[in-house]
Amino acid sequence: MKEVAELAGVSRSAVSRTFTDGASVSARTREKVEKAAKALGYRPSLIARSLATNRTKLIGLVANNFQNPAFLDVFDLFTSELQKRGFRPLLVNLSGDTSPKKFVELLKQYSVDGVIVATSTLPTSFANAFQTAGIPVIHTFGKFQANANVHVVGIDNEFCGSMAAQTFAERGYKSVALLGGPETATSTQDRAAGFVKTSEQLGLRVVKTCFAENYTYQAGREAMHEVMDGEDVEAVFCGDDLICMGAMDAARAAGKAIPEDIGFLGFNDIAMAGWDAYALTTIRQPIRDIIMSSVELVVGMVENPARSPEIRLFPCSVIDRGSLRPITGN
Amino acid sequence: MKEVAELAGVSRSAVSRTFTDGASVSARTREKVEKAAKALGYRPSLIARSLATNRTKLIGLVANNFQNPAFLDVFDLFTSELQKRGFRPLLVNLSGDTSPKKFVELLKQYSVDGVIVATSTLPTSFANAFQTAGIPVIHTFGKFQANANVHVVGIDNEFCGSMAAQTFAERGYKSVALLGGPETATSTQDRAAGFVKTSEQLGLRVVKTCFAENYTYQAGREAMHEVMDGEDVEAVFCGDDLICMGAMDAARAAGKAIPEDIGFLGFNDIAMAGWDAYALTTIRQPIRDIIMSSVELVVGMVENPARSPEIRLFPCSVIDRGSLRPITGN
DNA sequence: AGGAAAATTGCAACCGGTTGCAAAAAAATT
DNA sequence: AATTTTTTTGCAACCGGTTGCAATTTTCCT
Repeated sequence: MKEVAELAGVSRSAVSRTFTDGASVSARTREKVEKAAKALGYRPSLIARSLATNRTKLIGLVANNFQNPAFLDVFDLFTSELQKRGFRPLLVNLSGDTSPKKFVELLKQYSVDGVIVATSTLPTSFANAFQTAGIPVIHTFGKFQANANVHVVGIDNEFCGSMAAQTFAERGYKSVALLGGPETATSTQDRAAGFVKTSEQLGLRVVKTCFAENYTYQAGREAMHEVMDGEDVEAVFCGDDLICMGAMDAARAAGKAIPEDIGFLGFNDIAMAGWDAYALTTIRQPIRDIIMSSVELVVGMVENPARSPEIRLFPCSVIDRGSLRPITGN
Repeated sequence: MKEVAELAGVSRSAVSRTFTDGASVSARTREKVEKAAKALGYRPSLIARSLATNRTKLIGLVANNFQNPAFLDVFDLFTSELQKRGFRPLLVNLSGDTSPKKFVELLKQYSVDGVIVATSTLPTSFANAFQTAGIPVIHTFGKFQANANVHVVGIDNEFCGSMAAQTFAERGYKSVALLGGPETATSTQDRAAGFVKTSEQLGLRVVKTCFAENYTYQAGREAMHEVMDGEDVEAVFCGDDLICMGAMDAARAAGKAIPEDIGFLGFNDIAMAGWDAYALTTIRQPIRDIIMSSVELVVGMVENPARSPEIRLFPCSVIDRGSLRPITGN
């Protein structure tokens, strides 16, 4: 930097200012500095800038579900959106270890400007910990609460559960089952609640309620055995497409035809749901919107940390493929 | 830091030294400092440290294939392995824009300690650009060359192509086709070369050679129409599982049974290859080994940048499921 | 042209650590 | 006990930028 300043015949401040937007520099000075900078191949060091400004342009993404294809979209969008805005993503892989303390410390040491906690399988206290530590945080896919003290971007899981019941009712199903994701996830609980409640209202019998151990094909497959073990069910609402596909294969392996003998309704609408071999009817969660909104929000918070906690919910919709029978005329 | 020093009754150097391992501090001083630090909730700022040491403990991961499930493993392992070693991952999403200049600048500004370029769809010059810029770089999934001047970790694509031909020959296939990934990818070219060469040697006829536009189900599906358009083929070697699954569904839609009417051999062994609906026989690329090795190598380079370029290749193996007919006695 | 207002510039302090060097203290040796 | 060797410690400079403030220059008015 000093060299650039000398070559351009100006002070270091001038150099700094040409590379800081919004700073006051005359056109002539800027030109001189830019020429000198180019000649010397100079770029300001973001590290040094961070130290001085106390801003790093780094946003942490905390996730614990690295094996679900749904997260491909998350990673893709998160990185490209941040990039577009001049920020950078710092990934934190939470698999296994979920004590907030350690990670709060970590992200604090790296002085990230903000954090997106993208998970529905962790207690809300996890995201809150960042808040308490003074780090702007968005809880994406999180549980929203009226007395929120943290930004939440996601969907109304309870309503989605209702939607599933509604979908079943429209197609004339009478006895149905729930095959949720991990039971401890708030999203699972909320969806289950909505599903059961609305099923009752619509006169559906929820014959069975099971939960897969995690969001995997294998877990879905195994849990499906439990569903099939007992009274017959006409349709199953799954907590995740991956789980659903495992369940479908378990059903097929048991000789059942889809949707003739048993129907399936998934959740998320991952790419594979559209594949011929599954043609899964599923509730689509607008992941793109959710991530874009989260990024926008976290960047907004960096600029104005005092912004009061906001809840942003996006609508889900049923994507009709072939794993449920068609809507009955009634 | 100053406060901690005062509270502990020592100099700032002493504080710095207690938090730098390998530094010379007496047990008494360390204790005093640690007590004071705890009382004040102090942690050294990594930013400031980076500025002083010129080391950031940040490793860049440059990728351009965020939609392939194979990359879930990459992200998972990359982040968790780095984490384990006290480094942090900085993701760079290359989708679309592939001019090296910009990204070299970017990573230089962030002063990453090293970069892993994980892609086979970019020219080797891309990875080299980092090298020239003085940034330690590993080209993962890259093309290896005898006169390498950059570290490469991956597989022997040409040999894998041969392996595919071998696999077809063992099962008595006579006329086969190649349905590769994007034609410009070095991995595609190498696999094609190996496949064609060994096919000839073994007396197989390569009836058709096509390339999918990108690594997606849809592209595979479309490209398969081209393969089926013309002389009959008994088996298809696909450049990627995703492409292969699309191709399989196109074949099924055309009324062909797998493996009775047509056989498929995939590449990568992604999770979905094991799903009942596809039961794909595929060549497994040991992604875990490749990533772990890349991480180890890049961290090694940070410690000793002069390390001379190394090529690390891992063996692939055929995972036999149900999309090819069984090995003939012969 | 002269003066006021606005824009630009440089100075110097600061962000929060690290580290070479020399002095001081502790340990080892004779 | 005196001397030498080793270990610990603090000083002060440095990493590479930013920024409040006052001085200077430019622009605008009358």
